[in-house]
Amino acid sequence: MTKVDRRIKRTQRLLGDSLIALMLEKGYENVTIKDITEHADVAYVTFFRHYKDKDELLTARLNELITELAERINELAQAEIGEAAIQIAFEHARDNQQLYRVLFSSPGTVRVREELKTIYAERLIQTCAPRAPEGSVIPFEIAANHIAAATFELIHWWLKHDMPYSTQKMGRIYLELVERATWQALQITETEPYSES
Amino acid sequence: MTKVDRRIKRTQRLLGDSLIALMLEKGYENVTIKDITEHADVAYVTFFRHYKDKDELLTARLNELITELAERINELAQAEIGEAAIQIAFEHARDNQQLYRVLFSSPGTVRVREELKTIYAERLIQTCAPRAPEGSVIPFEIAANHIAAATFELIHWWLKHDMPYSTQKMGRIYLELVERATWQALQITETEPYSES
DNA sequence: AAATTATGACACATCGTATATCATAACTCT
DNA sequence: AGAGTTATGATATACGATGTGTCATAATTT
Repeated sequence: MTKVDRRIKRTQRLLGDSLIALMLEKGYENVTIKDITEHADVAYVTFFRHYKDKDELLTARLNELITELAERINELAQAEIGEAAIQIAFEHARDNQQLYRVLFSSPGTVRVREELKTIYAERLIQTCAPRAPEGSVIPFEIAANHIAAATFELIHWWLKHDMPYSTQKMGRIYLELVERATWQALQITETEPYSES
Repeated sequence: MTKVDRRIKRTQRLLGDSLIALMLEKGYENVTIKDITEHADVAYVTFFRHYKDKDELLTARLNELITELAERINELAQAEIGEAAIQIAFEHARDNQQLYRVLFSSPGTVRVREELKTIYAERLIQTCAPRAPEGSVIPFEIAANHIAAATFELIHWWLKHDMPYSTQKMGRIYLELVERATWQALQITETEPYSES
């Protein structure tokens, strides 16, 4: 294990912090490398000595946050899925509002979001699939993906509309619209008759 | 109703077709305006006489695609084939597979996707909101957004996994997981007791 | 046939990305 | 503490993409 040069750590930290700060300020796409290096008070050329492009810096800088979020998701999936857990998620989104906003709205972060969604869905499959009913019309993989996507979407909608409802209310909505609705849909088997409401 | 100049229609068609062709070839982000105009055999400046940027062209072209989809649904509905509208959507996705894939996976198309989702949600609000029950726990705006997002997500999942189920099966899944599930969740009112499954 | 207008060709400005070189300062290692 | 190593800053430069302006010409409309 080779020791990392102090200057390298310093530069990379400055660049990473600057990207985050500028993203919150003007959005990922609108941040230029020149912006980053100026904000970090580092020579323009230095950027390319560390990263190939903006995406590489974002990924590197976001890795720790992804881990934190993954842990949070892990908690949520492992916990007996209930009101408390999902409310914590909304609270977390509210507390890290700006960052969540950027992550949801910046095109450049799509890959990261997809990754998170997949991780969430896979955890759901591992923890909940055994309890799912046999012979459902809906493959559990689809249901898990649906839940993961719908959850993110709900948080996204909430932030996009400036949090018009309380975290309690959103937790309730999540329970009914996403969790309970999906679970009930899973109960439907091939042989079960389909009747209109 | 003013008549549209033939040259305008010709140019816009050429530009739109070129963008689609190049997207499928190298991905949306990697297509330059110069690429488009060269492929269309049109002067570079002409692009800006019609569109502000790439996004605007893509949106315009996708609107045509949606119109086409809507027409197909109308035709088949009139022909009384008894095929659910959603199934036609899955068939449309299958037939225009490459385009849908690019649309779903290219980071650059996020804004356009968001726009499409909003349009879909708003349409749902206009057409279905009057029939929604009073005093639901779930605001109809959220339900509409949920349906729109979940529908896109379902198609996305299906294409991403190389269409492992038939369009009939996917239509059924959509009906249960998205439409029926959401509608039933909307029935829940504040006063209604909440019981665990 | 005349008026209108979309287009092509060319020039040009601006901006962001990316690389090369070299002196200097900061750091590591012994 | 000193010698060797290496990251950085400054500068120059090339390149590609976006975007605007002008004017003659060709296509279209009325």
